[in-house]
Amino acid sequence: MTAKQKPTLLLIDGHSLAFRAFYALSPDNFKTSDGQHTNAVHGFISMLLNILQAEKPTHLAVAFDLSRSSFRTEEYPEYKGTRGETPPEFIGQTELLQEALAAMNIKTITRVNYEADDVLASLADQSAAKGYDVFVVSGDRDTFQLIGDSTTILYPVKGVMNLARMDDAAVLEKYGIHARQYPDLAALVGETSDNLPGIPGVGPKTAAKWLQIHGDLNGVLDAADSITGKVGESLREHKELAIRNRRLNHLVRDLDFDFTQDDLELGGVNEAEVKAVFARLQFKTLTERVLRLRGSKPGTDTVAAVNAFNEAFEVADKKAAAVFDELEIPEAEVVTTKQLLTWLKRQTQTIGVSFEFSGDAITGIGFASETVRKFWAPKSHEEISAELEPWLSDEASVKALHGAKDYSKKLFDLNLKFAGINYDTLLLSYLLNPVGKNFELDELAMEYLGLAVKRGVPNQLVAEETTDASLDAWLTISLAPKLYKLVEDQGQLRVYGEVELPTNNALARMEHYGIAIDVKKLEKLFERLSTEVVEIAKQAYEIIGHEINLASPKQLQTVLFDELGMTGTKQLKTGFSTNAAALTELFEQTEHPFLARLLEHREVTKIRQIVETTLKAVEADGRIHTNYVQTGTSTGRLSSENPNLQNIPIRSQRGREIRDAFIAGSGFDTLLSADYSQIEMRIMAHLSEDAGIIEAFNTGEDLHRFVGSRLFGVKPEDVTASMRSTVKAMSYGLVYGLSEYGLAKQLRITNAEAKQLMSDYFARFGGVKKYLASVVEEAKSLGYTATTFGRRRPFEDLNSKLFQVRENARRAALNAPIQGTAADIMKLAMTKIDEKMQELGLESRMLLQVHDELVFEVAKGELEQLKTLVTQQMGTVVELSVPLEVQIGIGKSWDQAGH
DNA sequence: CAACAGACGTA
DNA sequence: CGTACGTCTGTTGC
Repeated sequence: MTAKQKPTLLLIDGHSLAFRAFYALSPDNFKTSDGQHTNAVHGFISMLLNILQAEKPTHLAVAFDLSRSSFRTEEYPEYKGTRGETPPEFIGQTELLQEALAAMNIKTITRVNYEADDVLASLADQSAAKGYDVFVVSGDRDTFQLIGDSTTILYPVKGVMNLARMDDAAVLEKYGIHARQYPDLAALVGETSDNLPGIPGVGPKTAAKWLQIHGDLNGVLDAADSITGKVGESLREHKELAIRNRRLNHLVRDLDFDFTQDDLELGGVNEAEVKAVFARLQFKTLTERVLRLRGSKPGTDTVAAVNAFNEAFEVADKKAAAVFDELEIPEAEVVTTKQLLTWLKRQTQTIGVSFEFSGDAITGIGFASETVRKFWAPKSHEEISAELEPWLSDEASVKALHGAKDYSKKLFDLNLKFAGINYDTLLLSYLLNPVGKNFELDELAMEYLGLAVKRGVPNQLVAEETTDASLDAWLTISLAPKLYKLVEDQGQLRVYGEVELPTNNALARMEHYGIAIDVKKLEKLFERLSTEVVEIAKQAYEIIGHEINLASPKQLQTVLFDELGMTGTKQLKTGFSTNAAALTELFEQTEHPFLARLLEHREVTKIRQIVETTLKAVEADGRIHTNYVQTGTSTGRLSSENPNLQNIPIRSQRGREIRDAFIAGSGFDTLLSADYSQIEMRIMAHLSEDAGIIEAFNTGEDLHRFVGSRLFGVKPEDVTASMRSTVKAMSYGLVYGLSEYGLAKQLRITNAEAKQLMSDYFARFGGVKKYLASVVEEAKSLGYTATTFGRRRPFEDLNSKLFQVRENARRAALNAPIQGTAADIMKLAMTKIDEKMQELGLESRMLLQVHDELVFEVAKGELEQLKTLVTQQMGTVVELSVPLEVQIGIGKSWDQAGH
C-alpha cells in the first residue's frame, strides 16, 4: 500500500486551552513592560506549537465562546453558574490571543448562542465523514462523546501542562465505559463545574456499572424499578436530573458553516504580522519558533514591523525578568571519568548538579551548564572519593542544586565532603512562594521557564524522553539565575544568603547524626501503657454495658448522644464533636464516669501510639534520624517528619517518659537543651515598639504579672493567679489574631466583658494595637507580609467578600511576621552555632530543633565551652529593643535537660 | 487502596 | 471565631 498522508484536522477549544495555560504559568512571570499579562497567550502558543510538532495536522481551527450565555443557559439559567469571576490578569488575553492566531493565519470561529464545543463537535463530525483524522483539544469531558474511529480528544491533565490522548480505549480504561456512553455517565453523576447536580449517591463507579449492564441512560432509566438499595431509590426520585443533564451535555453536531475544510488548511504564517503582534507581546524566541513553521511567507514583510520588533526587544532585554526565552533542552552526553574531569576543570561558570541514588550508593551524577548536559556513572564509591571529591569539596567550584540539604546529608553519610553550593533552587522557589506545596523541578520549569518537561510518560505528547540526572541538573542551572534574580528583586536576598542557604549545612549534619534512643526503656513503657489501655477500656465497657471501638468517633456519638442521651456541644459535619474539649464539658454537666474513662483512654492510647512510632523510627545505629523540611511551612519555620520530633509529648507525666528515652549516645556525656524564652512576645515588643511591653522585658519583671498590674491597676505583687492567666491568654492570643468572640469563649466570659478587656488592653498598650492594625493594612496594600529579615508571605484573601475567608487571612497575616521573624532568628542562630562548632573543632553536636529550642549532645569536657557558645550565639544573633533570653538545661535525657 | 475527617501531640 | 505543623485512626468510596 502506498502511504498517502491522510488530511488531519486539529480543533481547539480556545478558552479552555487558554485558561489551562493561564493557570499553569504564573501571570507575574509573563508581563509586558506596560503591564499587560501574557501568560495565557504564551502558554497557548507554546502548547499549540508542541501539538503541531507532535500530531502534524494539515488543517487547524480554534473555536471561542462568544459569551457565557448560550441556548443552554436559556433552558437552565444556573448552567455553569458556579464559575467565578474572570481573574483580572486574564482580562485582555483572549483578544491578544486571537490577534496572534490571526497573524499566524489560523482561523478562529465563534457562533452566537452556541458554545465552542458545539462548533468543534459539528466540525469534527462533518470532517470525519469526509475522511479526515480529527484531534480535538478541550478540557471539557463532554467532548468525549465525539470520540470515534477518526476522532481523538486531547485532554489536559493535572500537574504540568500535558495532554492525554483520549480514544475509546483510553475512556474505557479510565471510566470502564465506551466513549459514546460518557455523556450518559456524566448525566448520572453530574458535573460540579457546570453546576449540574447528578443523582445523589451515584459516583462514576456506580454509573459505569449501570451503563455496562443497561447500555445507555435510557436503558438505565427503564430498569430503574429493578435497581435495589438506596441508590436505586435515589435514581427513581431524581431521574429528571439525569434527563436534564443529558439534554444539556449533548453537543450540537449539525451546525452549518460558511466555509469548508479547505479554508482551514495550514498555510504559512504572515511573517510581518507575526513580528508585529509578537513584538507587542514581547515574545522573543517564541516568535522564532512560530516563524520556523513550515511554509512561512516572508513576502509581505515591512521595514516598520521589523523595526518595531527589534525595538521592543531592546527594551525588553533590559527588563529580562519580564521576558521569557523559549529554551532548547540540550542533548545529554554520557561521559567517562576522564572526560568529566577535563570538562569540569575548564568550567568557570556555576554548574548544575544532580545525584542519582540506589539505596545509599550514588549510581549517577548529572552535570550541566546552560548549554551542555553530562551524565557520569561512577564505578564505585572509591572512584568518587578519589576522582570527584576534590571538585565536590572545592569551595571555589560553584554549584547549583535542587534540595542541597538532602544531597549534603547523603554525602555526609558516605563520608564525602561537599562545598561551594551557592544556588539551591528548592530554597529559592520556596522563598518566592512559601505557601506552595509542590517544589518539583518539572513544576518550576513550567512556572518559571514556560517549559513543559516530558519524561517519557506514555499516552501523552512527548517532546523529550529522558529521566536521567543530567536533565535535573540542567533544569537546576536554567532555573537558578532566574529565581535568584526574582528573590533579589523582592528584597529577599538577605534571608536567602544569610538564613536559608547556610541553614542547609546545619540541618544536613543534624539529620546525619540523629539522636540516641533508650530502646529498652521505650519498649517497657509501651508494655505498661498497653496494660493500662486494656484496663481502662474494660472499665469503660462495664459502665455502658457493652464493647465498642473507643477510637471511633462515630460509635462514640451513638453511645453518648443516643444511648446515654447527652446533649452535644459542638456540631460537626458528621454529628456532635467528641474531642477532649467537648468531652470535658459533657463531664462537667453530667459527671458521667464513662467520660472520665474515655478521656483517660484517649490520653494513654495517644501516648502509646507515639511510643510505637518512635520505636519504629529507630535505625540500626540505635538513633532516630528525622527529616527536617525546609520548605514545609508558610511562615519560615522548619517542619520535621519521618518521624516528627517536634511534637514529642511534654505536658503530661506519661508523655514526659518518652522524652526520658531520648538520651546522649555512647561517647557523650549529657544532653543540653537551649531555648529562647518567650521569643514571640519579645518580637511583638520589638516590632510594635510599645513602650509598656518593652519596659516589661527590660525591667526583668515577669511579663504577665507586669502587664496584669498595668491592666488591672494593681501592684505587681497583687496580681492574682487568675489575673495572670487572663493576661497570658490575651497576650498570646494577640500574637495569633484573637478576636473578642474567641477571647470570651476561652475565658468563659461574655462577649461584652471580652470586648471591655481588649479595649482596656489596647488603651494601656497602644503600640500593640497600632502595630497589629498596620500589619493588616500593609498586607492588604502590598499583598504580602515580611519579617525583619525580608522573608515574605503572600496574602490574597484579605479583601475577600467572604467573612470567614477574610478573617482567616487576617489572623494568619497578623501572626506571619512574628512567627516568621522568630524562625529567622532561630535559623540564623543555628548557622552561627554550627559554624563556630566546626571552627573550634568541637566534638559535641547539635541534634534537634523544636522551633524555639535546640538540643545538643555534649562530648566529654566540652560542657562549659558549649554552654557559653550556645548562650552567646543565640542571645546575640540580632539586636532587638528587648533582650533575647536563653534558658539552658542539662541532663542525661531530653526530659531531664528540659525545664 | 486512597482520600478525608477527626482527633491530638508540639511550639 | 487563636497561628504553625505531622501522624494516626476510622470511615467512606474508589
